[in-house]
Amino acid sequence: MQSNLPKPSVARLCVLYRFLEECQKNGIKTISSSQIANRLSLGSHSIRKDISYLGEMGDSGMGYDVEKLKSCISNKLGLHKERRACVVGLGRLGCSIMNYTGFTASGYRIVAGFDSNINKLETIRTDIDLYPSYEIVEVVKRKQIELAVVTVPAKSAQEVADRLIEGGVRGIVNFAPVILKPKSPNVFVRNVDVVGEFDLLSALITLS
Amino acid sequence: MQSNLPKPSVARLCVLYRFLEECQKNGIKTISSSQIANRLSLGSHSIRKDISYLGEMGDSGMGYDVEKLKSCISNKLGLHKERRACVVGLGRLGCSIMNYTGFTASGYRIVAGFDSNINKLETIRTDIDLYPSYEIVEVVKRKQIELAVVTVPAKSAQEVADRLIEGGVRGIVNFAPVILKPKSPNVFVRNVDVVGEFDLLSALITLS
DNA sequence: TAGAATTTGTGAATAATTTCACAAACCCTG
DNA sequence: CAGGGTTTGTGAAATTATTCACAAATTCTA
Repeated sequence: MQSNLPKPSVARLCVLYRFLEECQKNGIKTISSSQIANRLSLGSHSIRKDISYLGEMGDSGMGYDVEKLKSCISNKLGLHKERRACVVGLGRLGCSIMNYTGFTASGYRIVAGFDSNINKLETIRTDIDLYPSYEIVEVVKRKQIELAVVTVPAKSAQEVADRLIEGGVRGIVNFAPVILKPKSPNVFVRNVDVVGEFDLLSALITLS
Repeated sequence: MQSNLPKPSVARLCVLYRFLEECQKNGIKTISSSQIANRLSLGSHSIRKDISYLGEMGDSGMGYDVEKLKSCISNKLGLHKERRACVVGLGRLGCSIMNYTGFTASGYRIVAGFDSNINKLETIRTDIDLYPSYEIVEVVKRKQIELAVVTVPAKSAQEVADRLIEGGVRGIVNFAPVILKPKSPNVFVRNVDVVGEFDLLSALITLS
């Protein structure tokens, strides 16, 4: 076993975790590094190296025990912990994310939706508690929300992020086409706006 | 000037490109590496290094000419080219992306929407041409679509991706919680499902 | 049980990326 | 135009990440 794990390994292990879940659903009990690698389009050495950061997990000749490997990853990376999340900006995109049913099975609970337009809040039909944006700090604190999805227009995204962080949010998935500055360390931001992704794809296509 | 540019630099240059656009909108004509670095939460050496891959761009003592730098990036990365795109899977998420108005200004045109449910197609109000999913290959070819957003359920995502690629799509933004295998090289996939992003954020929080 | 076939785990080699440090180029002021 | 203040561009160093190659462990087969 080696010591602390590189960022790219963390990302790959997260993916592996969900893949193992899928394996379990299909009744697969055991899996080898090359089977994983093939499915995830990676090299088998890469998989073994990543897993080796967790400690010794596999059996020579047999591969890895799916259940054991999965729980080992989730322990190390904290993926088993249920976490509360919110969505800020309840336009079409925000609403569709807020009402997405796939969170629960993965241990995430959307416990609040925010929008600056109070009139709009009343028109939205959902079981999730909705609040005006000026209550972000208070609600995030009270409900101990750790994660947030930001789907507001570019110009308000930084302000929203600042308030979320002030309330105690530790991770933000940002759909707004703007680069957020996490003014506090140990707050993490993932930028996922589609135009940005198109840009990167365009660049990769051009360079290929 | 150095030779061919690392992947991480490509990603950063894409971000820089949009930032420069914003600068132009605000009437900023000139900018220094440290100003950029500060805004993008990076080191100034990193910015200079990235830019240096494009050739000599800046003026010592003055910084970079926004217009010149921007067009240089777009030339190198092909960001100026208008590209056609489509959305597959017209649920709430797919529809909201399809109708997002931010693409045009960035040079992307959504020219088709696909869904496997033919009845649903008739209920969607939009100016964009809609087609049943079995026409993906044909329509992608005919309209010369290069980019696609996939917002179908996990279980159909790979099948959809395969058809898109068969039609000639070169880049896919995948919102389905499944790792796609791009069966052809020089086809690029970006996985951006929110649960996956939450997982990564959870891991980063846990390890921090 | 002997031998063939898998498969892991990892130190070492290689490759990729980031950071650093500073000379050279340029602006600005008086 | 001289001198102080900026800022770029870039080799070289440092760091980080990937790939490789193979011994050791284990299963399978007959």
